[in-house]
Amino acid sequence: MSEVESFFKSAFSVDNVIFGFDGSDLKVLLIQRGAAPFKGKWALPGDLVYPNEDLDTAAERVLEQLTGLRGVYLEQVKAFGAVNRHPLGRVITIAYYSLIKISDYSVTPASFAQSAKWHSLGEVGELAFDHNEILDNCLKELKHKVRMAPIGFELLPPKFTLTELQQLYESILETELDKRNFRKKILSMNLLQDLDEVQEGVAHRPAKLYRFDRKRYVKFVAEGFSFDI
Amino acid sequence: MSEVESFFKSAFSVDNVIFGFDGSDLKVLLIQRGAAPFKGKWALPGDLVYPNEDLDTAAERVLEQLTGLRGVYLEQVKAFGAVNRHPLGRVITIAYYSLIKISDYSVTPASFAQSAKWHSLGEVGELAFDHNEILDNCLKELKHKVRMAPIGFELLPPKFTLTELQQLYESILETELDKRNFRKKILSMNLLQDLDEVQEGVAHRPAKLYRFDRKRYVKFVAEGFSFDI
DNA sequence: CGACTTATTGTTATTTCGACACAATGTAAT
DNA sequence: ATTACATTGTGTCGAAATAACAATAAGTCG
Repeated sequence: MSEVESFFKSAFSVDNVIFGFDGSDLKVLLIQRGAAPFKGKWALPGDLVYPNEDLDTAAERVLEQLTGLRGVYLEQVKAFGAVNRHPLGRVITIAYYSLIKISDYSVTPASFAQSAKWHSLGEVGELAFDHNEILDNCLKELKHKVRMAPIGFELLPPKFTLTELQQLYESILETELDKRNFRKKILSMNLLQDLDEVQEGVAHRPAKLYRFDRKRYVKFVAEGFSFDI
Repeated sequence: MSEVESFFKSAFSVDNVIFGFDGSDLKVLLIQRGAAPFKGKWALPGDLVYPNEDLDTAAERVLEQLTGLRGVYLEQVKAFGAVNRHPLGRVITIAYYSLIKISDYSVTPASFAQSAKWHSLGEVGELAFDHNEILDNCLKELKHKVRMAPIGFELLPPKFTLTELQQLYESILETELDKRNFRKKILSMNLLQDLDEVQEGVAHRPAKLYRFDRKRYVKFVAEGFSFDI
């Protein structure tokens, strides 16, 4: 049995759906595979898990190698383990998704030879392996989670306007929201800190800037408050 | 490298949290381990995944070998992959939970030497491996899911009373519900079929029996209805 | 200064939610 | 037959959340 055959007899990997938001579209970061199988195809960034590495650690490593970012929001979704999902052998993969600020992402990661590119969700074609299925599952999970926990802020810069926040939610949920009702609801949660600053360089009335108050959120949760949009 | 060492170099398993309901308590089916490691300790039923076996299939197999049941509700929760979670080597496990009717469960499964026993959730002590953590995660997922989808019926016999249904929800959610409000809400969904039968053999006014109408539920979902308690 | 663009704000009708108590229907015992 | 007992089954009302809806304010640009 060759080295490769032996390794692939039973292996596990992590795959990471990295979401970003460019102000109007929800995007996902994909890499173009440089080697077989599926050479040339777009795929989710992922890697085999090292023998002495926790699953979560492996997911963080993949993310950091590709984006240079550490400490960002990252969550496991589920495992995919169909027998024939990997053409070279039995590999189950654990899917994660993470939320990053596109502005923090450096375009030229040194450690990956593959080209990486942001794709709008509508423009994602056929991916390698079962990655379309993984992406669908992660997106579904994101849609759900973003309504139950204040994770949307992970996709925005530290200072943002209410309109930007609303556009983010509209992109993720793929629905239109009423402006007045949205603002009422968000502001009534008392999770946003009014920075007494306004946008600059816009050709119209500048909007006020807010910041998500994480400390206050933690305190509210301890008191029984639950986020719900 | 011995056979065992080689196998455990990298393996994956499934573990199954099997929930049941005895009319007043939510229970979980545990086995007592007959071999090292953790010999004698209570544990979740689980097994290594065969090389040519899908994850879901493996979970179904574990469930059937222990209970004799097929085609019951079963759902993956997540993977657990801490490096040292298994003392003999690197084994990640995929956790599932399933819902069965205790009355369908045959007490003496042939294929498992270990003794299996229903445990009330309050009486679960320290389990083998990281199984307490897995159980906690599955229970949390069940609590969440049972409010979003009509899966509670999987734990009840085909014919049940509204009081039984309410007690089930109270057990799972660990909270008391108002009788009138609960009945109003459940009945307004039009998912229960009034069987025009009543309980027999009870020493008081017998309650009407209902059945969950799965076909109607599927139809309603197609029309945009969403279950919510 | 006028045209333009986006930000900001409040009211009302409708629906949902939560609290709450008593009469009806059966069995069991005398 | 009557009574005690246990559990089922039902309606209202106030509070709170939700959804629909449009006009004015604050900037920039030419």
